[in-house]
Amino acid sequence: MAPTRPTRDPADTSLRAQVYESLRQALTAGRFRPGQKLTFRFVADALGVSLTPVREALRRLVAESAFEMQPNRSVRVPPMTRAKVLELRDIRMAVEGLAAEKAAANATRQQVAALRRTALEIAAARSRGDSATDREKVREFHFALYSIAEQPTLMRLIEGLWLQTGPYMNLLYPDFVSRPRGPQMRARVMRALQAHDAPAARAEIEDDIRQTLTYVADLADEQGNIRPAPPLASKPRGTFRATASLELH
Amino acid sequence: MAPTRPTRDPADTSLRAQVYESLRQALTAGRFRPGQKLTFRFVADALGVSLTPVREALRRLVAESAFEMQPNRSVRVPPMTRAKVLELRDIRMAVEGLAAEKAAANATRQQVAALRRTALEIAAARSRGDSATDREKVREFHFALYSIAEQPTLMRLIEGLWLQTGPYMNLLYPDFVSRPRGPQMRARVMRALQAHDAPAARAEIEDDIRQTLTYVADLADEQGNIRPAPPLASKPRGTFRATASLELH
DNA sequence: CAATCAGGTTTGTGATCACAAACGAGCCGA
DNA sequence: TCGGCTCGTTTGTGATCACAAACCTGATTG
Repeated sequence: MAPTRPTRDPADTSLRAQVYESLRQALTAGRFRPGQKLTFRFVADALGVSLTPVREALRRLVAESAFEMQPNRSVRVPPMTRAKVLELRDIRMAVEGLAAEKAAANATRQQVAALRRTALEIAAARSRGDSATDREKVREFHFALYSIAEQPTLMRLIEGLWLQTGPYMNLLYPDFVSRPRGPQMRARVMRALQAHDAPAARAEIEDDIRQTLTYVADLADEQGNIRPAPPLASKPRGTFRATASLELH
Repeated sequence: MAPTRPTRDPADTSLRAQVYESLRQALTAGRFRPGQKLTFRFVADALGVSLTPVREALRRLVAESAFEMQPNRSVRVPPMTRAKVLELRDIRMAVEGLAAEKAAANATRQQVAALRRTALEIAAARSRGDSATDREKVREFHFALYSIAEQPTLMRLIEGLWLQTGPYMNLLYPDFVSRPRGPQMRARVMRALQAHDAPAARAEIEDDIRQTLTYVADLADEQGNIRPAPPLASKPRGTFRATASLELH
């Protein structure tokens, strides 16, 4: 197996990559609202670079469906619709279920131990109400799990899917995550990995995704599509614009 | 359901989109060899445009894993490895199987009739040894099938996966396609759609992908990775360079 | 004869500029 | 009061340029 070539190459120091990373992180952390519009020049000004690297970073994100190109002008975070969330749910169940299967076949004791450490960090963050690191560590858990499968192409696909669901995941806090469902699921997944029980690992991951995204979908028509979206143009036209701090690197 | 927003917007007349389409088509038609290297300026010269739209088109294709960015310089068509083909095989089975399921639930008599027409065109092209339209129509059949599912996000995902497998599909001709497997599979899929038998439709598509890509994978180590790759630089350094005609539009 | 080093050349990167299309605020007229 | 028009502004697009890093070729040296 070739060494996993990551989508986000840490060795890439180009401005384009840094802009991409800034936007990606803001998106993953849910700092943009669905429907939010962005102009190229706004991003360029906010990050202090020229249009060139911004264009390439934004276009890449559009290619990954993290943003949508409006027919006329400008890009926006795709608005949330019930149909789309359900579509992403079914896709993620199929793809991440596959990854869980392959991971179960490969998993070593050390890898499961590392997962357990991350699970504890999630519990700690959650108990002190730190939803930011909660989200971050949940992501870390899932990707550490999938990386055990050692399938670079599959991994990139999943990263793309998470990028698309990212902006919606804010809706899970604080109500949904307070249920005991998450910790139980992680415990059962780790047990399945240890036993090399691929179908069980798949079933756990599928259940997790189904429950989570069904919950989000049920909120879709109420929230998310309500706000028409504040423009967020190049010049600070209004009084404030600190909606999302876009720091470089 | 929102109207299917296609990945390749036919209304997009920008140079960037035209460059993208040229390269995509060359790739899908298998006109680039795996491992083939391309420079930005070569593409720009070949198409008679400046670097700007070429950069954006190539970067998008890199984002879609249709090309790879080399650490140092230049992009190349990803070389074929056995592990990678098998990975793509399993992913495509999961994703396209899902699409087939959803299509079976939706299919109308008219849609099945349209599929049947395409199947006949495939048979006609194949019987006269026209492998170019054969490939094209096979693609058309599959995408017409998946589009019945009416899942735009899923559709885009599948397009990306086909883009990645495209350069390898030349290996199927002429030996593999001469088997009676293909026509039989298409007949059974159409029967399953007509009967709204989702599991049967999934099984047919899964079998098709498994057999096709397993065949390709078995050729992987022998072919594909042998040639180190002719550079294909900006100036026609050598004597010829008509390896792939990159006509705009 | 092989490894190294120096030169010129190729190549991606980022900034800047010109331009046309889209936008939006304000005016006008019904 | 409201709908349509106009003109200045905003915004994406594509071309061009400067530059540094990577590459290639050939001479030099051990």
